[in-house]
Amino acid sequence: MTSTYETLLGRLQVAFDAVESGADPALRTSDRGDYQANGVMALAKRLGRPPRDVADEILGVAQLKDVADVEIAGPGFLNLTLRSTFLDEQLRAMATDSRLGVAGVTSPKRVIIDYSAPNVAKEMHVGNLRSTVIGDALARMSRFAGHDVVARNHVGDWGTNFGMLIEHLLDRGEDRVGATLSIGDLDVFYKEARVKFDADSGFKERSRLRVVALQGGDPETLRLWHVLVDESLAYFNEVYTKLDVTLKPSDVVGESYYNEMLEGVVQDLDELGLLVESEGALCVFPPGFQNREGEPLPLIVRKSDDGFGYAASDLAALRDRVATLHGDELLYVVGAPQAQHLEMVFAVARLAHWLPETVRCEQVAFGNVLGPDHKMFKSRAGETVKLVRLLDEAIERAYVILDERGTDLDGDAKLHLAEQIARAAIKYADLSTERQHDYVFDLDRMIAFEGDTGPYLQYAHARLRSIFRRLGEPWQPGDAHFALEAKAERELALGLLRLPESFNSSLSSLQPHRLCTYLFDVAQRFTSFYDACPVLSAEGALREERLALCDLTARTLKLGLGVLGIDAPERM
RNA sequence: GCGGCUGUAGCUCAGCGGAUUAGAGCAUCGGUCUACGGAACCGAGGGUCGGGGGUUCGAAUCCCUCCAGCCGCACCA
Repeated sequence: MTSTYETLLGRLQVAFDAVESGADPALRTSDRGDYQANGVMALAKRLGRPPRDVADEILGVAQLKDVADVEIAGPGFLNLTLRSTFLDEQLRAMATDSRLGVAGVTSPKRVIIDYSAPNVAKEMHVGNLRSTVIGDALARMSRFAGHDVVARNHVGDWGTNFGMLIEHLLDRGEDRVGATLSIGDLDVFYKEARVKFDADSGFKERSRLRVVALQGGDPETLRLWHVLVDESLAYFNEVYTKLDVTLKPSDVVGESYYNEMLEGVVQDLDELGLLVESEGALCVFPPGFQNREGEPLPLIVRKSDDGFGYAASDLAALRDRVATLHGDELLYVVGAPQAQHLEMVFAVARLAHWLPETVRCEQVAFGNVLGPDHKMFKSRAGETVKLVRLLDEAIERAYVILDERGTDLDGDAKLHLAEQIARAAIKYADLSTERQHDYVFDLDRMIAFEGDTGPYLQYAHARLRSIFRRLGEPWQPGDAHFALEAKAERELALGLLRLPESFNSSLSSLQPHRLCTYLFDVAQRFTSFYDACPVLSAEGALREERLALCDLTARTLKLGLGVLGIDAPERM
């Protein structure tokens, strides 16, 4: 089906083209009519004509009769009110469409999304939350749109600190450490190693030698390294399961994977004449970047000690994603503080012609998670907060709330539901605010069942499903007609028909919060409708119509939450 | 110093490809309904959109400037 917005836009575009080819109708939703087209104003200005004249000319050619009534308002706005016959057609088409009107893309792209990227032998903490949640939402949305998504979990599994970690592993005893790591006590392990490293010069020297052995490919060292990596990955996987994230073990392509390509990166940059030695390090100086002193800022590819920096592996990964994986779009779901580094990597990749103009490559930046004091979110003790602890706390709260409500569930079913609610609370809070902005982590607010929260949306869905349970018999979207005589019915219907444009703008701008805003709006329209319009006690065609609206609403919420990575339980 | 981000109702946030009266949630206050799940609905109060200047018929939205705060700025990723 062609969505309501697309249909309207198409008709208007033809008319605008007749006046000036390519003129943008600037079609938006409106509180005046159902939609408004403000493009007349800009067009009139360009043409140096009175806006109302231009509006008249456009309406003279526009074929809108079967779709909407139009009114020229104010200086020259086009206020559009959709015809009820058109709404009826659209809703009936939507009712039989499993995609609810969201068209798949006509030319699928291979989209490579780099997200999550925790560090081996380090706890997953709030700092990993946003990348994981936002990245997974974008991956799901892209897949739903029909793209070929390749998820890349660029874990930190290499680097000089592995010398110290391996030595500590040996000190602690391999068997015991395996157990420690797998239960997720990674922070303790890392900190112990760090403390020894800073205090014990003998340990420091062993660590240094161990790094050399690791980089030199010493088999026993590599084996020990694998122990650390495998234990960590197993743990990460548990966290992903707990978070209901789609990342698979096979999506893990860590820094170590690019090891053998680093030499080639340096060589090729050198052959291209981009490499400059500066203070003993091999660097590329992409234009436009400065340091504190106003001097050119290098991207250090090879450090003065001959080791490779993360810039080298980032470049290798980028090149691999273009040349080997044939990515059409490269997305990096990485925190805003790394913006400059990534810009430099991208700039160098462009300079080296590893990144063609045709490949979209951008950072999906996000802000920090803040505590109640509006500073970086930390525990009382000033330490980073473990992700699992956060989840567990949310699950406990959900449990308590379910008890207060007097849920009829118990055992595994109750636990499962509490987990679904907890995930929804945390994910929705993270996704519903504009990505780039910092947000304040407030579990009480995000898990509340009222307000703009994940649980509220789940509840709206559960209420809808309960209607169909009460119906007592299977219900199929039949041949209901949508007369939409009650205002609340029409408002709900209009909201439902906006799913496609909302989904599309959310994905194309890589801003999941737009979809969140939309879903919350639909849920509110539904509760108003539900309050004003009896469903089960209505009769005949009206009852069918209202049931059909309920069905569409439930499916819209489920689909929308689903592509964000949030469950929509049948009952709560 | 350079670059980036932020400043919208008491609190948390949308809106920022300019456009007709600045929105939501929470909180507060007042209503509704023997209630298809009240975890509801309806309504009210509350904002010089950080300050100032500019562009425009029209600016929360674009440009400049100032103030406040956060982040990044060569060998950790």
